Parts: sequence; C-alpha cells; structure tokens
Amino acid sequence: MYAEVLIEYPTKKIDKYFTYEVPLKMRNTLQAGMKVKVPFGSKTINGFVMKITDTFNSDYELKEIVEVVDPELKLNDELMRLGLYLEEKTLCPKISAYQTMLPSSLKIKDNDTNYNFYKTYLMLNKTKKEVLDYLVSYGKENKQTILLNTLLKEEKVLKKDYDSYTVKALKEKELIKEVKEQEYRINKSNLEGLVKHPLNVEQQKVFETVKNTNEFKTFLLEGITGSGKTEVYLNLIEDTLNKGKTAIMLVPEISLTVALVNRFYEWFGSRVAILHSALSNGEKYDEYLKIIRGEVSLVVGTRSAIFAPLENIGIIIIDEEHSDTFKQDNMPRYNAKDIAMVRCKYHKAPLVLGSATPTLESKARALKGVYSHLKLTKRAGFGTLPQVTIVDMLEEVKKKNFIFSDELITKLKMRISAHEQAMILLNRRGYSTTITCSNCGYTYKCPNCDITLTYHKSTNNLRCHYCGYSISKDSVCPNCHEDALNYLGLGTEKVMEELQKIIPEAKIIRMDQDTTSKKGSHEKIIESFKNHEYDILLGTQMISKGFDFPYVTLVGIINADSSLNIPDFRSNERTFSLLYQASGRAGRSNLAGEVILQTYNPDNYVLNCVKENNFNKFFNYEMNIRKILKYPPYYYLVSLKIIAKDYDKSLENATKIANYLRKSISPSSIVLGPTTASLFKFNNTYRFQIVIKYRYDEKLMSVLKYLDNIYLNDKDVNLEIDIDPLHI
DNA sequence: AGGGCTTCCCGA
DNA sequence: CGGGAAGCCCTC
Repeated sequence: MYAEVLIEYPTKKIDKYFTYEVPLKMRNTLQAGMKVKVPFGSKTINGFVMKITDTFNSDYELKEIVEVVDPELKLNDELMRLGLYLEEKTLCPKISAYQTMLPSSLKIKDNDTNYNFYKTYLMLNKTKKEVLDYLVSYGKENKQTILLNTLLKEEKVLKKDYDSYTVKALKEKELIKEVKEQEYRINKSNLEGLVKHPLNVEQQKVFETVKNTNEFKTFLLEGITGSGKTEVYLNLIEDTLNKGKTAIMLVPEISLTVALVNRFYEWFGSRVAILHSALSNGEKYDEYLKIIRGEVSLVVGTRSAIFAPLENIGIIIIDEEHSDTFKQDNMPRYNAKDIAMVRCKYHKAPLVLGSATPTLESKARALKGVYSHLKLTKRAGFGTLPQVTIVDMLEEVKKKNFIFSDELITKLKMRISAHEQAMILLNRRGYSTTITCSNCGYTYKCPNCDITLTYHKSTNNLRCHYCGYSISKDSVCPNCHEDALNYLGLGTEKVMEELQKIIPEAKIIRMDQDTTSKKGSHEKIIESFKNHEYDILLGTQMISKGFDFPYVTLVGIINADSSLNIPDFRSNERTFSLLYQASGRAGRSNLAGEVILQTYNPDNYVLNCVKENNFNKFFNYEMNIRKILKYPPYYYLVSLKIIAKDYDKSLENATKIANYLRKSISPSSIVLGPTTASLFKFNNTYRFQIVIKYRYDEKLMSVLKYLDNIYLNDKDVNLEIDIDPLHI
C-alpha cells in the first residue's frame, strides 16, 4: 500500500506527488485528504495525502510515512476536488490550495504543537454519603468544607477557581479528583436579547423566492443601505438549518462586523462557528474541529471560510459582495465568489450575493438574467436616505478654509449641541502625506519603494505605507540643512488636530490602522462611540462599513474625490461604493441624516450620482465607459507582473513575454504593455506589468501555464499571474 | 524550500 | 593547490 503525497512547501517546483510506503499500522486508517509527517531529504516535514494506491512501479527505494498529523482533520472528496480546481484556475501550487483549506495551525512550523485545549475540573472521588459523613465528623467550616459542600450540589467545578493548597489537601485525603476535559476556546451559547424583526413585504418576498430554490442558482440581492438585508439572511439561514442543511455566510471583515456576528450568535448560538484571521491558531483549530465533527451547521467568516468543511450545504450568502476582500491577493489568488459558485453547484444550493452597490459584473449579470435579481428599495424601520450636499473646496480655499468648509463646521457644531453624533471620513492615515523642503525641493521618499513617506506626528517618524520602512524626522532638511520643511497633504492625524482646535468642546475619537493595531481595539472604539462617549468618529474607510449608529445624523467626507485619481479602471466604482456606503451611515434611526462631500471637483459625475443616491445612474454611466475601453464586465482580464531586482532584466523579460503573448494567444485578445506596474519599485524590486483583455480565448490558459512554468526556474525574474485581477 | 554536492575563481 | 563562494539539482 502506497500513498501519493504533496510536500508542504508551497512552491511549484516541488508541487508533485511523492510516493511513500504506508506502514502496517496505518493501513486501516490512512486516507486521502489527511496530513501526514514524512521524511523528506534530510528531515521530517508535513505532507498531504492525495491518493492511496496498491501498486508502485519504479526502482527507487521508498520511505515510510511517519505518522498521521491529525486523523480527524481530513478533507472530504468535495474539497479535494476543489483544490485541483483551484490549481487549474489560479495556477497556484496544489499544496497551497489545500493549505488554505486547512487551519494554519497545521502548517509545518507548528509541527509539534498540540492544539487541543483542556480545562481541569474537580469532582468528588467518594460517594455523596461518604463525603457527608466526613463533613459531619470534621465538624468545623473552612475552605476545604466549602469546596466539598459545593461539590455535593454541583457535579464538577473549575480547578482554577480554588486555591491550590485546598485542592491538594483534599486530594491527599482522596475525597476529590481532577478530570481534564477538552474544551472549545470559543464557547457561545445563544446570546440573550434576541429580537426577531418581522419582515416587511419586500423582505418577505425576497425570503420566499430564495427559500423555495432547491437547485443551484445565483441571486443578486441589491438592497439600499439600511434596507435590512441581514434580517433576510438570518431568516434564510434559519430556514436552511430547519431543513437539516448547513450554511456559509461570508462577510468582508469580521473585526468590523462584531455587531453582525453577535446577531448570528443570538439566533443560532452554539450552532455557529466563526472563521477569520484575527482568531488565534488555537481558536481557529477549535472552530474547525466543530465544523468537521458536524457540531455546527452555520459558518460565519471571511474569505477563506468559503472552504469550511461543511457537508450538505443548503445556502451560501456573501454579504457586501462588491468588497475587494473576497479576492486573495497572494497565492492562491482565488475569489471566494467563484469558489462559492462551485460549491453551490456541487450541493445544488442557492448562492446569495448581497450589496447596496454590487460590482458592475454582478449587476450586469443580474440584468442579463444570468443571476436572478432581487431588490430591497426601502429602508427598514424609521430610517430615510440622507440628504447629500457637495461642497466646492475651491471656493472654501478662497476663504482660507483648507480642510473644513464653513458648512461642515457649522453643521458639526449644530449636531453636537443637539446631542447627535457625526462621522468624518478621510481616506488617508498619518499626519501629512509628503514632507518637502521649500528651499532645495528635497522630498522624503522610501529607499525601497518608489513613493513618498507619510509623516506620523504621534510617533514623530516618517513611514512607507507599503513596505513598512520608517525613519525619524529631522528638524532641518537632511539635504540642504535649512529649516524649511513643509507638510503637504492631509492625514487623519492632522484632521483630528485641526478639528479639535476649531471645535474644542467636541469629543473626537480616531479610527484608522494606527489606532486599531491591537486585538479588540476596533471593537472598543466602535462600542464607545455607539455608547455616545464621543461626538465625532474620525477615520479612514474602515468607518464606512456597515455600522449602525442610531445617533449619527451627519457624515462629512474630506477629499471625497481623492480616490478617483487612482489609476485603476475600477476607481470610479470603488469611489462610488465608498461614498455611498459612508453616506448610508447617516440617518439610520428616526433622526434624519445628512452628508457633506467636500471636493475640488464638484461637477464630477460620480459624486453627483452619490448626491442623488442613484446607483443605477452611476451604473449606466460606468458601463458605457467600460464598454468603450473594453474593460470588465465586457472583457475579462489577466494581469502579469514581471518582478526582478535588476531593472533591465525586468523590462527585457516583460517585453519578451508581451511579444510571445501577442504571437500565441487568440488575435481577438488584446495585450497591453509592458508598462510600469502601479507599484513600480517595491521592496527594491522593479515591477513591470502586462494586461490581457479577452472575451473568449481557447489558447490563453495553456499559454499562461507555459509561461508560468518557464519562470519557475528563473531565480532572478519572478512572474506573477493574476487571473481576473481586482486591481491593475 | 533547503541541503548537499559540484564548479569556478582567485590568491602566493 | 586550496578554500570559499556561487550555482545546480535532488528530495519519494
């Protein structure tokens, strides 16, 4: 008996089957889909069993599998096939596909850690009568008798709640014993306070439509902000679980969705497992065990939760389907939406994609009838859509208002004195984005990347937001030694400082990457703002996502147009979605909401669509651009990045690849480039990019595979292929 | 990926 | 002629 094993080094070079002999003792237990330890070269490392075979015909000597890492964590047939699909579609090593599916705690480096988690309990070691007799004869009361009395009433108690001396004494008298029990680190029962809001007519209709689907079908649920999509999801999941099936619910980022997750615990309690990157390895392992053991029927999580090893899936829901986070930007470059489709097809289950601002791809498919189009057009409850005002900052600058318009300040003051709350969004962290010397023109730049360094005042240093490089700031220009350093560009730190000066009575809290680096800090900030400990929440786009603050009546957006200038064909779409989502934070209760967009381009079409709360108008406008420029959803894209330490080598190879592509793929496909990639110099490597636009190209995949293979063996030049990239 | 083995270049 | 760095190739 032999096993075909993949070695756990995620490199294409050794991503092939190695044959091992299965030792006698494993012949009944070993199965495909299990992790094993195998001798490889000079050491023992993790491997992954792909196949069990009876025959082996080659002449080299085989080694034996050492042991099974964790026989419980075995991938089922569906996921094994999904791994091969992933390799095919994203050109990733097979092993990295399987590594994404299994909890990272089982990767090589943690080889010897036992992730099972135990708690120690104390129990009586004698009959109750014997203990009672002992207590009577003992006569007095002390810590020991208190513990014994408790154990007469309760079967077991946690050891750590009692002092070790008492426990030791009673153990020596053989009156009590210790027992260890495996426990899950996350242990939620149904949270208190469940309120099931009755569905309104629209919600009910959506619910009924999806609920009665017993085949694979993709639904696009387009619902305006505050229209109660979550309520529909909860009902659909409940219905699915009642049918004895399981469900996956994907959200973009869990740390920002604590309230949503709690809502799931309220409804489904211990039937929920959560999976996301902020969990510790142990927590992930436990949640995974619950799923594998069939103890939960609902998995709520981020991107990789789409691989949850559930059986009998009855529905998959992807909330905020327009979010970029569903696509992984390193190996394997998969999109959870694609995986969801494959899994739903396999299980003959419906897939629900929900958003207020769906991707153009999804909406176009819905309009074509490829997806079934569902709509929620009314805010549930009291809320109304906010009034949006565009403020022309060119006019404000004439009045010497460089950051805040008069209107925004007046309204902020008004809202605060009315004891309401406001949010201010600025999509840049730090203090100022550039420091330039006005004497010699020197600008601080990252030595590894081709970008300016951002100044952080709180730490008094300059940082590269790409590679993390940081240096402390000098008091004079490091080049000409003049005291002429200028702070250009706005960051959240500076906006906070200025705002506090203008409205000293306001209690402001800042939320961006710098104030949320600690675990649980998101939650803390959100909680304290929700409890009205602050008047203003100031932050980057992380404050725009799905929060529900009933007292927020004003949202101000500084530099609303800044993200329009990013050279990416999706920047309009992203800007619209960001501004629309942010606007949606205002006026979610019976208090009317208002949004102020500050911009230097007041006539911009995208901003005016936001002002009108008109996604359809934006959609039609943007679709037209995409059609003319041959971008998705009219064309598919592939991006190739050629990365090398040496500039000439990078360009030379990029040119070679582009020429080869033009010759080899279908003439109907378009090859653009090579051009410098958007991050041209990053971490001391030079990066060129080629973009392929195609509609249908039979040869493309095999050509890409061929190129990918060639560059495997080139140690100087790296080729990264991204199929259906979200950023180019 | 990482280790071991070969090759290649330079010094006294 | 030796040593050390750099390149190459194998791992079931």
